[in-house]
Amino acid sequence: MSSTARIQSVSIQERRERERAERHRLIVDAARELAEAEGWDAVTTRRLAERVEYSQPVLYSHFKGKDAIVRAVAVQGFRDLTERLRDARTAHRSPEKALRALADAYTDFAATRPALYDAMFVREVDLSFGTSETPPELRAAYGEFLAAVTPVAGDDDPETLVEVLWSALHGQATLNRGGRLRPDHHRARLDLLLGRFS
Amino acid sequence: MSSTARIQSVSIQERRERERAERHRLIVDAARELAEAEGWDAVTTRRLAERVEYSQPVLYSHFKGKDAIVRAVAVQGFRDLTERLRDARTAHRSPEKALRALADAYTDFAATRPALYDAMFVREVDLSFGTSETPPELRAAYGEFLAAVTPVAGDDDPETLVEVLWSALHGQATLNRGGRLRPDHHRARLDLLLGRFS
DNA sequence: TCCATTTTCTAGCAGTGCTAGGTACGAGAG
DNA sequence: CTCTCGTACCTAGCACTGCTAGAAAATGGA
Repeated sequence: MSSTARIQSVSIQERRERERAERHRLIVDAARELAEAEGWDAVTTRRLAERVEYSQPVLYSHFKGKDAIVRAVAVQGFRDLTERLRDARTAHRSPEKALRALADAYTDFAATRPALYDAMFVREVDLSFGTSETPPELRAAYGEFLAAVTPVAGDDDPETLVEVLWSALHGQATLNRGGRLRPDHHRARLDLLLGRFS
Repeated sequence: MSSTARIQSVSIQERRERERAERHRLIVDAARELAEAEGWDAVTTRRLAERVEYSQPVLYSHFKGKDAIVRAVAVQGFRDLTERLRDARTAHRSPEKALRALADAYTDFAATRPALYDAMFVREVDLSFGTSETPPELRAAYGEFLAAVTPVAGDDDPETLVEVLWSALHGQATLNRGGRLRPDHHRARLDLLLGRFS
């Protein structure tokens, strides 16, 4: 009996952990959806708790605080971004076209999902890139950039070139929102930038 | 007597307006200093009021809300930035060196005064650039960029080139903070970027 | 000295992130 | 089937935020 009880115990524990992981995902998804629908200001712990149909303290049994939730959304966003960058890059054989497709995919991602992009690049600060604790999702996105940039690097250091191009795209993406760049010249800016790097 | 009274009235009104303008400036300066010392999270209406030695509602007799104060700090920041850009640009005769000096001044400004830079480019959204309500301070900063970029534009449209280079510098400045770029490669990134635009 | 107006402050509202306390539920033992 | 007991959960509340209505005080003019 005791052995049966123990086996049952384990399976119960497994079920609980499964339910926990499920609810974890539910919270992150709800936060992302709420942010994308109404902006991050609308993502309060109360509204989030209401949305997942639990009380506020449940959030704190999964995440250390609100920032940790935003961070989880950001990491999820990096998975999504990496996928899009890879699809764009591998769809072309010519290095120039592949790089252009990657740039288009990047700025398109930032433009169509501004709240998610903010979580990834504007809001959070404790998601560093170059250190040993950098999440693999960030490394993967960097890897896509590196793969697209290396063929056109020429004499330049590919890693530095990645940083330069990524920054340039990031700058265009963020300044474009907020009305700081002429909206109808988006293509012209990408043409001009990439024309100098191909 | 009534004429004397009226003259006095006017001078009193002028004194009051002078005092009001003085206090306006005091609030903006206090907000900027507090933000630069402890970050924008520390800039609460209560702390700000305490710092200028008035009660909270006084802030709202000068500004519509906290956002308006941040906005005023940003506009003041644009005056400062413009001055630095002009000094850097006009210190060199060669267009290439002038552009490089401008880029150095820009990234240096962003790095040494991150809170002010945030108010100007990251926090606020209702400071648009290309419209008719664009504050003259923003136009002036843009003008410095245009003056530095035009000589090296070649066949490219100077205005588009300004947007591309400004975005590239903005991207490097913002990603550099937050540890998303290798700190010791700052010069290499600027070299690589400007090498393609000279 | 008194009045009127303008300026300033006190007190409070609704909302925020977060947490301590008690409550209810469900698994295992008898 | 009932009784513990530990876990999971929620209610209530804290200190704080931006902002505002109404009372209080200061100021200029008769």
